Amino acid sequence: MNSLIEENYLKALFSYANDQGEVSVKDLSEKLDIKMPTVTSMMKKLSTKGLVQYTSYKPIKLTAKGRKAAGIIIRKHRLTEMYLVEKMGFGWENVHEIAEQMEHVKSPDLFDRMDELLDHPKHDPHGSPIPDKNGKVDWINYPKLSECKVGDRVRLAAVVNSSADFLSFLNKRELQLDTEMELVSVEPFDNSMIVSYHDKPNETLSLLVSEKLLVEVISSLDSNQQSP
Amino acid sequence: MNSLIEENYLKALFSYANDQGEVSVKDLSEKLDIKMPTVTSMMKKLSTKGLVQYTSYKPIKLTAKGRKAAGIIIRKHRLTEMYLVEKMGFGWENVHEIAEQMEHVKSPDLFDRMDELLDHPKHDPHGSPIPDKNGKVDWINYPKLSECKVGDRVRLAAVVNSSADFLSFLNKRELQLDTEMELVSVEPFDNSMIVSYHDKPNETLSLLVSEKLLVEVISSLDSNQQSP
DNA sequence: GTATATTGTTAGACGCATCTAACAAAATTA
DNA sequence: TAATTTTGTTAGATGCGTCTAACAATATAC
Ligand SMILES: [Mn+2]
Ligand SMILES: [Mn+2]
Ligand SMILES: [Mn+2]
Ligand SMILES: [Mn+2]
Repeated sequence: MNSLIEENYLKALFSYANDQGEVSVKDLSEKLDIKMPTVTSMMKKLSTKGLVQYTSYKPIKLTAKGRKAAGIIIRKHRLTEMYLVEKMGFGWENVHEIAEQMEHVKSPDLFDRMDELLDHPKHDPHGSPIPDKNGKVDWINYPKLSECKVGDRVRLAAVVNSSADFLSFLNKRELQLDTEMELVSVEPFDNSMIVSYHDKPNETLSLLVSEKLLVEVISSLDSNQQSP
Repeated sequence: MNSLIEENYLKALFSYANDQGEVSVKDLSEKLDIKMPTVTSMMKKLSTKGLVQYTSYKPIKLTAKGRKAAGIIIRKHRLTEMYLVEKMGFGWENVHEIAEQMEHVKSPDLFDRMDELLDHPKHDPHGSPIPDKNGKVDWINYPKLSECKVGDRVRLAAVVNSSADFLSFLNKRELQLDTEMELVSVEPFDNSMIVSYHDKPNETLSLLVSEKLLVEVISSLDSNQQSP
């Protein structure tokens, strides 16, 4: 139906959409590392296929049909990642590149089977939600660790970067999904954070790291207070 | 390295090579359903890449490098088929199409892991040998059932066709790999065969079927005799 | 050994996805 | 508001893998 290349555009449109579901030609161009004129012409093509809502000089939006197609690709990606980790023994840092390729495999059966063998997982190994068979994903908007306050007790819910480098960095510090941490202090100079978890009483995380960790706040010091 | 399209040519060159390892432009063209001029130009391209030995008007041969590349693709295909059957519960009639796509996935790790989890299988679900990591395959030249003689006791070693239709046909008759059969008689009119196996004393197989079944002969009536 | 059939190559075109160069619209700044 | 910067489009070219039409070499038949 859609070519591998079209699928990659759809996925990007889905992933980089703002709150209005829109993406600019420039953003798409940069994320995909494809020049703007190429993006423009692909948008025209996807528009004639009814996957995208395109008007010259206006930001781009997926149609319902396009959103569904994109969601299904992302479903395949995330199911694959989960399958590789849970059933084949891969580390979470080594599955993204494989899933990038497998997400284009045309075989509903294969992914349905993964889903079944995994007992219908809700999240992938990086905490990202797995869309349902209709491409629908219900999104929980976790805050970043960097937005938390001293004294907060949090659970690592997801990471917003799946690069092997970043995940290996977390591995070295024994930071995994569901690890519970307490925010000990924030260094005002560079906004680096000191957190404690497991048997580690004070691990330092730079802002670059804490921005990439999405957390669920379990408890907070100023529970019932507004800022003064 | 090699594009998906190049990989499909390599695989075809490997699979349809005659005893001298050669394939004609015409054969390749027919098997791949690609017109001859296109094949010619791809052969020139693969030749400059050192994968194929090409001289105008001569049959085509893979180089050692090309043979290795092809063998590795076929290894990935067959490991995938075996993995889908053994670890994911697919029937042997439903794995070929998926493997056709997965064989192009670039990730030695994925296939090494399949190999390990499967405990280094020698054959795929259709009885075809799995090449080693260098693309080398040691080929056992089983006879076709159609070449056997009345009274022969044989084991089904492999099928030479992986179409869902053909394999479903065998499923219906409870004919599986390793099933032991005895050749009861051959109908001279159409060369159809009557065989017995399991609790089935006389199942009829047309020539079209018996030609697609490769067998290991376990015992023969005229064991130590030449034809008169 | 010539005629005919088969197989293979050359030439030129096309669709797809990409690019660069040039231009145009929209947004920002002054 | 006018000038400048940023963003987006149009036009035309390129490489890849494909095709058809025409021609050429090889194999087969007579
Ligand atoms: Mn991923
Ligand atoms: Mn992920
Ligand atoms: Mn197969
Ligand atoms: Mn097979």
